[in-house]
Amino acid sequence: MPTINDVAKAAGVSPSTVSYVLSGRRPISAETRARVQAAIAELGFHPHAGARALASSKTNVIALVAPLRVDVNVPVIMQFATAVVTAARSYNHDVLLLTKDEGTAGLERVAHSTMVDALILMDLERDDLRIPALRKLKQPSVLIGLPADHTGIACVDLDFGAAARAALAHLAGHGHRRIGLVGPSPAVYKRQTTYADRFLTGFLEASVDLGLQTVTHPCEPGAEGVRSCMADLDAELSGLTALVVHNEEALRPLLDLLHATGRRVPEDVSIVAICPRDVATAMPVNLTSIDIPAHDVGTLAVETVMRLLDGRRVEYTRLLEPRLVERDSCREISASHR
Amino acid sequence: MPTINDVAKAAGVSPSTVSYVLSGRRPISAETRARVQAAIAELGFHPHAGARALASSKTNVIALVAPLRVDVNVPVIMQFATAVVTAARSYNHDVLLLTKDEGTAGLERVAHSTMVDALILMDLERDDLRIPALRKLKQPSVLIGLPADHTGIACVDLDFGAAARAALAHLAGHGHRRIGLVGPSPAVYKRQTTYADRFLTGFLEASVDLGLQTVTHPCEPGAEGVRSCMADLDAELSGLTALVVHNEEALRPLLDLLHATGRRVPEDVSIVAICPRDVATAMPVNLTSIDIPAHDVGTLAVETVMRLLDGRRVEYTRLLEPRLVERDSCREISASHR
DNA sequence: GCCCATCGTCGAAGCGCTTCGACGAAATTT
DNA sequence: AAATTTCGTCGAAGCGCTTCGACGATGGGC
Repeated sequence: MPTINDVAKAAGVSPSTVSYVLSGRRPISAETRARVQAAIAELGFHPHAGARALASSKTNVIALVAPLRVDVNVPVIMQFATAVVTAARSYNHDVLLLTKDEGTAGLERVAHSTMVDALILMDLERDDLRIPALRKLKQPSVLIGLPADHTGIACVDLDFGAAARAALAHLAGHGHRRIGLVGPSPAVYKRQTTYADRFLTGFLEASVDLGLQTVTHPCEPGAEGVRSCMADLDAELSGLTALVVHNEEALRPLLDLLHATGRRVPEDVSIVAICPRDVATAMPVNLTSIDIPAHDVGTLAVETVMRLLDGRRVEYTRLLEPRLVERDSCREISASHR
Repeated sequence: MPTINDVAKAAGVSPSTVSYVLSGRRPISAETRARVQAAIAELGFHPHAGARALASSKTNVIALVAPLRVDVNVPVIMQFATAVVTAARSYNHDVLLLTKDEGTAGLERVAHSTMVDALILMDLERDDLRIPALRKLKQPSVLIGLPADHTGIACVDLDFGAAARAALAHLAGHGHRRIGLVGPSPAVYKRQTTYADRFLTGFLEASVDLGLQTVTHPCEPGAEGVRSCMADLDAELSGLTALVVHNEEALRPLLDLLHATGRRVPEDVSIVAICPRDVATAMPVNLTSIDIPAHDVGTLAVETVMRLLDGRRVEYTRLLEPRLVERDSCREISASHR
């Protein structure tokens, strides 16, 4: 492995000059630069990351703390991770992958030992124990999610409250008045994963504002969970004409169930789903949906990290506006049902 | 951030002594050790990763190159990643996440700049361009998969050939003689992802050995893909009594299709699936399946890396034996069908 | 009782890079 | 024409750690 000294010798300059060619922090004449770059290319020189980190106190690595349990939302999480890695690379950074189950210790380890310049965390809970730990680090962090006390920490997420309101507004605009919410699994609520709460709150507020009759229920995974969720919804409010489904995994069994029980979508029941676009379009009925913009959120998180590292100002809470895409699962309610 | 010098002063010893306490590479008296450890704890000292890497030429980081495209097998990939990260942590290593689409450049970057001690690659293609690049690196690497020319590189994977044989043997043992293979999507074959080939080869060999009549077909994603795949299989070989499904995504639509066309599982058609356990058990019929042991494979990959780093011997090709778990989707063929 | 190995510790060198101050030369200002 | 600034480069210090050789103090073997 050639070092910067080897390059310097080959180019007939001092090591510091090579460094300045690399970093561009001081003016270097065009010919010197050319000679240095030629030497770099010829020797195949790559600066030693550790040495660089030691000398500059910058690692060009960011930590991504992801919930790597094999959980409900695996594909969505993957989309976030992909977006983060891709965006980080576009800023010449790499990504160190941490699991959530190391808890607070993982963060502290990588931060204190200066392995990373910044952290991005996913899957935040309402009173996430990692938040106070984060505040003590010298590295900045960005959250994908919106825990209770996030003052002073940058947060990025879809505006799930607005998403719920948009879903209801869309259905109300089609004349629906009796609407059920198929929520995430009880486990998600129990963990107080913040998006579930925010969605539910927005849903309840909007149903009051719009004068709707609504019922909400979490939904256990699997066909059986869907069956009992639907049973509960129907029991609590008869004559449902529309469903909002905030549970990716439930979509498929739900459509199966509706089909099996002779309720046609959208003729008898309209549906708005909150899920990634590709899930919405992979169903037997193309679902009108509000996308979970994992790519945008992940990219934005990285951009925010970079601003923070540059010492630029950031908006501490960025909630992305939901976009509802109309497909084939909603229909103007027929007069008979009004 | 306290340094090793601060610790040394606080404990009244030299920095090298602190280092030896940390590494255990030289004997240190119990009392000195205790004093040093107390100082470390009190100051909250964490060795600077860059400095350490520079001095020791070890980073305690391994690269994981994962196909982060949002692909068919997302949950499986996630399981691999989880296993790798967890196992790496148990050896006190961290994981740097690279995407496959950086191609060969990503590997070279992290290797040449000494960011990682070793690499683990997933989703290998038959003539993967990264293999020759890997050979030039000073860091060892372990592949999850089995490309064509892997001499001198450690490979770990499920023995897909044996899995195919096991599936057919199981069905043959139940009296089935006319069996179809629902394969991965054509895209997977086109990429020459090695497990698809190995499975297919094993399947064809076993069907000869067992004297079976078989047909095979790739299967496009979605209900439509499944429909046309089944149509092709039925057209090419009438009287199919069993299916081997090596396509996780197809399982659900396939069961729907069979149900819709009045072919009962397992009464009319038996099924063996190759998929993660939780997928097999999440279907309307609990499927007899051969597990994709992502956890074991990931863990083994990390163990192999560690052996390599220690300079210990490794087996260069480790193909895990498939385990077929009987559930409810296979049945002894009825006399009328024989 | 002497020699040699082992134990426990220290000091110093060095890993490969960045960055600061310095300095001659060239360009600009006065 | 002198004074000042800017440009382009160099040398050296230092980032925080590991590791090697050295060295006094013990302890065993004979």
